[in-house]
Amino acid sequence: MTDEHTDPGDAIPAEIAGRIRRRGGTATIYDIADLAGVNPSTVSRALGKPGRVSQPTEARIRAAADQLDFHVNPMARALPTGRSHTLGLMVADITNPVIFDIVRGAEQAATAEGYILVIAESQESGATEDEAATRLLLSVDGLILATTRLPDERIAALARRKPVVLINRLVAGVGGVLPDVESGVHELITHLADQGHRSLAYLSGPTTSWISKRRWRAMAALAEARGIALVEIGPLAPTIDGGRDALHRVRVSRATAVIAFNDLMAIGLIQAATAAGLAIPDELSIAGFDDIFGSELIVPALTTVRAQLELAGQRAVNRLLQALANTHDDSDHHPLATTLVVRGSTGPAPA
Amino acid sequence: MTDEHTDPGDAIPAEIAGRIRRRGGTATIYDIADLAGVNPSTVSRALGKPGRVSQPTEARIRAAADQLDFHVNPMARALPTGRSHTLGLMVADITNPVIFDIVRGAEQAATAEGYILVIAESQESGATEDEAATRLLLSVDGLILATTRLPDERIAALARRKPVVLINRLVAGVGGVLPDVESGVHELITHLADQGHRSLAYLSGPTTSWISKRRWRAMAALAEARGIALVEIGPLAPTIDGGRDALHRVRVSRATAVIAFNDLMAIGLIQAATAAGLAIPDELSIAGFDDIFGSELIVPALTTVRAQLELAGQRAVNRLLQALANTHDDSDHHPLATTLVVRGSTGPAPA
DNA sequence: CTGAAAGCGCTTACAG
DNA sequence: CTGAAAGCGCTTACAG
Repeated sequence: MTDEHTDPGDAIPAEIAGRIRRRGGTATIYDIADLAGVNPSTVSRALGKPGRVSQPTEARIRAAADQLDFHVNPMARALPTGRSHTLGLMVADITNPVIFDIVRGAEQAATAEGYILVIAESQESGATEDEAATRLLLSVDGLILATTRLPDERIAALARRKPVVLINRLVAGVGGVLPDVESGVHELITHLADQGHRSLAYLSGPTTSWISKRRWRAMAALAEARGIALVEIGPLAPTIDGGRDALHRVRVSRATAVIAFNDLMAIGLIQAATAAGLAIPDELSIAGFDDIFGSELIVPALTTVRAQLELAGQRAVNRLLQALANTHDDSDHHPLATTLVVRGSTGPAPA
Repeated sequence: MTDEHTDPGDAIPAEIAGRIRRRGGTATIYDIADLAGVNPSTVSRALGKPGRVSQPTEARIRAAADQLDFHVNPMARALPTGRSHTLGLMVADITNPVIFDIVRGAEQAATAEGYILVIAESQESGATEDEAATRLLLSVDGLILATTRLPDERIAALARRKPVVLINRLVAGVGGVLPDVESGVHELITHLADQGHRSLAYLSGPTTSWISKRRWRAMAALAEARGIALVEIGPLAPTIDGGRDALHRVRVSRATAVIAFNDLMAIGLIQAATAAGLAIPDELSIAGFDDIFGSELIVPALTTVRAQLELAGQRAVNRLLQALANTHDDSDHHPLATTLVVRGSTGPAPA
């Protein structure tokens, strides 16, 4: 479990040991070179991509490295190569549950490839995000923008400096991981139509949210095709409070079913409606997007369109890594399927 | 909002501009030195701690830096100084809601001080954590262990290399941010006793969780003093499933109130109990710890002991920064108060 | 296959 | 107050 020196058999020469101690316990390739009797450049080659050094020499170097408990200094390596082996992930709000799964997927994929993941939060502010992204870009090899509020041209500007991958957003010339919004929305509208709903309302997210517009458009097209009424209520904050605040406008609209931009807003609306004495789903059906933690805890449990967030995080990292290795393969370009999860918050339209 | 060159008035000499372009758009202190007509070392001084360079020289250098849109290269700075201006945060499980607020607090405090926060996940595995922490330690200036499963001696070993701050864990000689467990537990036990409960069960977390033992001890002392029976059920996984799995043992114990190590377990137990037809709180009272998102969504809403997680994250970062600046001040050593939040999941003991 | 040298972009004693 | 030099720990052409 620990990584102490494997073999204290051959003692480390006092000179080398002292030098390392004085440095604070961290060995360098110079120490290894001394111990193994080779040039530091040979050590660098042996420990980097294999096969560039003779078998016996490499063995000697590896043994010395183990003996000294060597770990390459990431900062020192970054300077000549320009690669920090670090990836950045910008999110609008860390405490938004949607983010969790993205973070987890990205973190795992990054770690699996020997990369470190750095997370920064913009707090739903474009100015903060621009500044944080610019700063972050200096210390990472590539950047993932998960819920960006930045305008297209700023995103393009960032992408000109280093590889950028977007989640839930499409910008010309910039890599993106996108959900197949249509499939889930189609299931949702069909489900509501089957329950007799003819008048729907959409609680829209921030105007800067690309995915909110995308969802709206998909729903609008389907509603129109079926002759169902659909109104937009918003823009609203993509939070529980945002959903709560919408109750009055929802009632005034006389819609029998409400689709919120995300589960957080749907949960807020359920709470506000219930507090106001409205029976859900008997008097009003409510659905959301994302299937976050909490959606099955609320009563009634939330009907929602689930996206593959963890997979999106993984895929974003892999796209970034491909871009860095110049090995971009278009085979996984297809969007991530979304599916409807029907729970208790939707039901037949009131007569 | 963007940071383009402020003044295109004085054109940049073609020679410098070309050099920067060839480098990929990033200016260095050498470019600034050329533009301002000074030595690179003077640039370094002017842009570092102020007051070491004459007023007019500094002004000229700053103007040139702005003009070239200069941002210091963090990796290059890290090499001679040994400081990466990066802080690490290790967590057992990123998707555990308890972590969110800690992450948010830590991220904000770090950003406010110009530091970058790196998050790594150990997935509840001590071996993974040890390896990840060792690796992370190389690229950060200090490390926060938020829900560590590591034994004391490994933590001490890490702390010998670089500053380490623990959250919810006490190890001799290592900085820690601790909750005042007693205050919240006292309120909780009093609350249950007042409701007539004489027989309690504690659903304990992982054996490696220091805070779980700490909570147990606080409760045991209070229960004993009041002549209330208390049994431990566990160790269990600190998850919803862990709580679900405990239902059978809870019923066999005939306890009238259950306190779970955390809200996730409490939520799992509520779900399992409800599914089994048990009325909460009429037939069984259930309480948790942390007050995570979701605790007020579940029905009945969860009675829980709330901790100041966001503040803990901030404080951990500040402790780390103090340690790095050798300016450790003991004034904020007092533990963070915890308080009881009474909701619907606890009620009078059944007769 | 291996060594010697130069360089990545900074910082910081050391002189003056 | 400022310049010239050395060095942080690596990598990578360039020779041999």
